[in-house]
Amino acid sequence: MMKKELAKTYDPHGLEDRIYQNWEDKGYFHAEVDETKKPFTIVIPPPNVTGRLHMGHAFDETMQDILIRWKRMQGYNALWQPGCDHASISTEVKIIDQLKKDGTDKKTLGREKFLERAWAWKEEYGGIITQQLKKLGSSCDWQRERFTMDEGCNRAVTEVFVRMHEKGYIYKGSRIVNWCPVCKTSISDAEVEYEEQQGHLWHIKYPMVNEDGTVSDTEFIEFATTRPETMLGDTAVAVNPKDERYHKWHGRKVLLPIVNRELPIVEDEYVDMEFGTGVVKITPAHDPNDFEVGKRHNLPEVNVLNDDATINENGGKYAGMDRYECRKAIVKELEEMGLLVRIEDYSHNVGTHERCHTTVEPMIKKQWFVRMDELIKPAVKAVKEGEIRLIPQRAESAYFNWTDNIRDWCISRQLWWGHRIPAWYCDDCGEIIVDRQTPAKCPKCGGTHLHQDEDVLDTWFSSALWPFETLGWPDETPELKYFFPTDVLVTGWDILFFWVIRMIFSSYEQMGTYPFKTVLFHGLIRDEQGRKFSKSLGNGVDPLDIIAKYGADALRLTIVTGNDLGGDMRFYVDRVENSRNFANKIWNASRFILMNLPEEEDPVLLSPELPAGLEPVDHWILSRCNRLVREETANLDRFELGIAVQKVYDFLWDEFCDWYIEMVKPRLYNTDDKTSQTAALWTLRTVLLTSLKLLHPYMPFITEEIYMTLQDADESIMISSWPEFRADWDYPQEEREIETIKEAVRGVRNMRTQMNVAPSKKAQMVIVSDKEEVLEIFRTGRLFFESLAGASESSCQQDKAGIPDSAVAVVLADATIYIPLGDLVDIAAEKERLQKELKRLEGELTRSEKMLSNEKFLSKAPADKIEEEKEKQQKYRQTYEQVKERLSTMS
RNA sequence: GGGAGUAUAGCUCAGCCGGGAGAGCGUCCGCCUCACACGCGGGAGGUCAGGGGUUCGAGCCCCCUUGCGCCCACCA
Repeated sequence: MMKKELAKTYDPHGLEDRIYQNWEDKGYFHAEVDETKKPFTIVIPPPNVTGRLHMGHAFDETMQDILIRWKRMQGYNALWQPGCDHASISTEVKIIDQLKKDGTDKKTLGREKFLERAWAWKEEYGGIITQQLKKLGSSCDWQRERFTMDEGCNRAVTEVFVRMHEKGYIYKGSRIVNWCPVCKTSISDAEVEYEEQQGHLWHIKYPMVNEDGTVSDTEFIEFATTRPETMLGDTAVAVNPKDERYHKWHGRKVLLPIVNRELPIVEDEYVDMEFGTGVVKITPAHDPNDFEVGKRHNLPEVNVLNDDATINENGGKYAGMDRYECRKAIVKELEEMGLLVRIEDYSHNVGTHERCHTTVEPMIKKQWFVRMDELIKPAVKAVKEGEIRLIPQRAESAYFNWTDNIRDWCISRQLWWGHRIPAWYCDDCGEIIVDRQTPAKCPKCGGTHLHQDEDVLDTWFSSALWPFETLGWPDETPELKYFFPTDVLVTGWDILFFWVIRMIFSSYEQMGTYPFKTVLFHGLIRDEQGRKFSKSLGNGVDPLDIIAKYGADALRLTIVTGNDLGGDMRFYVDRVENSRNFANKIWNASRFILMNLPEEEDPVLLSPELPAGLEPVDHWILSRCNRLVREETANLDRFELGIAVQKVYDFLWDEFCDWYIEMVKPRLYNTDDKTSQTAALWTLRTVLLTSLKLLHPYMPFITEEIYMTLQDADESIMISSWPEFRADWDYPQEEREIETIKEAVRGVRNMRTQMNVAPSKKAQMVIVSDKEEVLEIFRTGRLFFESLAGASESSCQQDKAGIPDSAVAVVLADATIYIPLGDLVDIAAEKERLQKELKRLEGELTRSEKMLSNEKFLSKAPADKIEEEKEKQQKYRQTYEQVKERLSTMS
């Protein structure tokens, strides 16, 4: 093998792009249907086509890439299906902004020109986010990249719409919807965000109408409202049928002031008798509850608002006025009429549009809806019966809360950018035709004057089809058959209702099966103070800046480390620096190994077989590494990415670098024993390669670079095989032995610091133990023990013969290391040190004795626990006795 | 109003099945030891929010209280 060199510090610049390009060129990301392999599929939550990568994406994509790389290495035919979303409303809003800057608007431009503009915009900004995803290292199959408005997806959307319409799941109806007066479109319930707002509660009274039709000036019905301007659309007042206070007025009417409309008093259970006066004014056209009440009592619906939330012609003299100005004016007029009782400060939740935060206006509109009652049933069943697993499991309560209270989904939007609804209206007879193609004539009357519905579909209507439309549906492609259903969906909590649930029922309805087996939710990335990243706070961190400065590996490691399932994560640069330092650490460990490889190629080093000359310390690290393989895989199986990577991190830094490398140095430098040297090198190389593989899903670039350099072969780590637990690498005995030496080294180091011995000062050490096997461990590990403990030389003996009183003693359970440090030893300090140790051991012994003399513990605790405790106690006792003895000999 | 969380070192967070409190950063001490100062070695620092209970034994299980955000909800 060729001896190569690495730079002194790891520099990700340039290297990452080069490696990524190579992966792409080799086609490693591409997955073809292959019946001999098992598929593993993830579909990307499609980012907005004109969007830019933010931390949320980085979190999301990193988790997916880890899973996909891991499964690919495990031998699965791994497909990570990429693509983008047209993001109907948010893209349209951006284009409208741009038009505004150009001094024009949607209306002036017209639909056709507007769409041209939108597509141009998409072309201009469309590639950016995918380029950015590549910077992160995402191993998506770019050859299969899709777009929610590409030809295939358009067909899928039309097909689903037509089928669901045929089945009666999609209908057009006049119902109360959430209306955004700024975006001038209807929105779904999921798009309404409730915000706490300070407002007022206006207590108002309407006069009763007397039996003879005159208006009473003594009898009034009083109630409270947060929205006085809606009184223009009042068509009743309601009381609870059980409310005896109002029985006397049964059958009477009240007069709606200003408008002078006579309103019936209706009785409805919906009214809460406890609240206020127990009377509610009913405005069926502008309140969802009132709408229901209106339906139950056949009340007229009087719409008083225009689409921009100004008052319409039904508002009489208020027509044309803004809704809030009208509110003021009406309150003023009521006050002048003496009908305003009082004004109370009131804080309440107001529905706003999650895009623009405008207060939404409930309005009755003719819209397209998806009937949810039947569709939602299989989606509920899937999660209840565990066919779809939500991780973490607590997501289920949110899931069921939504499904239990689901209402029909309003899918039409008064926008232009999106999938236009495949419905046509016959101008001659009014027939509605829903079809896959533009109909030539009306099937009912034969008329040819048809016009298509102006509206487009909710963005989420097409995203709901994403897992199968991207694989070719509605065509029965081999890909669809092979890769669907997908395996894991990784996404944030925020789109559980928007997207996850809708994919589940859409897939079940169209495909007869669920779209994925597991949904892995993650939290939000927050700033160092725990705040959300937001434009208005200006606290956003651009993942690309982080990548430019520290490399994608460091960013990825930071994002995934120390994050519990589904939890939020705080992001700060110190953590990235730590990740970068870790990258540099393994870089240098690899550099060290490379430096020590022989000039000439040695087949023993490259062989997978265990070489001759392995020592217990080699067995120890192999065994530790082997254990890591098992734990790592087990944690990935549970999707505990944070825990899994932490284990590799700890292993590599602590056990491999800080212990093993230091332990084998003397053997590497001793050219006399070639066999031992080669065995050490073999172990170094093998363990490093194995752990690099375990690390690769998290830090793909650096692991690839080192792997390639170390292998001197053209085989990428990303297509290498995932390590498996091997029985022949299991050495529990050696693990214990090396632990003994580590304990000894730690003890000596500790003592040296406490005694203030200069690090460079070497000392003679005598290991005393009455156990021959213990001495043997130290004899075998003599070289590295001496090196790590700072011994000039060491010797082993069974008794204390020849050891001076002035020696310092490091007392272990079954051995004592004596260090005659000559005049450096301060006897008083040594005594004090040992007495402290004695006190600690006394404490441990008391605890242990208490436990072991407890009859209930002995009868109830599991046998291995008791055994373990007994061993511990014995160890404490031994150490205790020896420390005591040592103290007594120090006159 | 309902639901599900969370509270552990100065900071950010781990802690699987109940059995001797952990990491990173920060801090203190000593080291530029021929892979790495983006480093090495050693240390200090915690009533595991508070109270009660179950248990031989509780950071972990049960109940109550308090703090903090989160999701859902039509109380006019």
